[in-house]
Amino acid sequence: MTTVTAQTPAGWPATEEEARAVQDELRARVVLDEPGPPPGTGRVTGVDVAYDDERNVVAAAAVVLDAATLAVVAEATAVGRISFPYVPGLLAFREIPTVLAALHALPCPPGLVVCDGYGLAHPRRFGLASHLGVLTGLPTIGVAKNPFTFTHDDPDAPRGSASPLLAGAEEVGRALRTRDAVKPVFVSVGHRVSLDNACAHTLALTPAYRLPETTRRADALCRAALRDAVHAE
DNA sequence: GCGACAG
DNA sequence: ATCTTGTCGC
Repeated sequence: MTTVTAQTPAGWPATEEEARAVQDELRARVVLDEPGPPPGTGRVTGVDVAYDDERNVVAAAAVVLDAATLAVVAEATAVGRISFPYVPGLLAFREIPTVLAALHALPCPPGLVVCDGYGLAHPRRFGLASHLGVLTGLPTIGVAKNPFTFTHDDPDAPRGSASPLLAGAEEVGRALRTRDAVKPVFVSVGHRVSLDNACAHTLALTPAYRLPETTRRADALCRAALRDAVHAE
């Protein structure tokens, strides 16, 4: 497994104002008219990030799974310094530098990338998953654990049930039940994937737990990488 | 103006 | 995100 050091890119936004301007600039590049790869084929990659704000250390992980078997095909991690504070709506600026480094360290193409958070379901319709998609050109989706600022009706109890995630009257994503009678996850399109297909992928990635195997694997790996990095410091 | 707010 | 023990249930 590869571990690399992540650098904050030159010109990375330093203020909320600059970051919002970047989002307004880049969101025009999101591609929404492609269905994306068929679920259960090729590869699916989970990315996640863990932080030690106290020590200013961040670790990201990218875990590539075979979409048909959900077996781990490849893994990579990246460690760096925190490049942006957490600000609702600006999560991408905190997570992306380290995530990009981990993705670049992979020995194979990632296929579809599954992010922890949102894509189009975002105040300016340009969340983490869309941002990462635009920067990499890869198909991306976002699977979040809570509804952020959006509203939704509770989906029916059976796994697979869904209800629209709404910003006013606009459907920006879906509340999707991945386990019978368990709190749903919140799926949104990132880049180059349809919402229906994003939900189908999410269901294919949740044979046993509420959260996709991609995020579970990436979460465990970035936490371990953070522990190692803090331990070595 | 105040509160809420992905991770 | 992260801080944190035991505990109820399959």
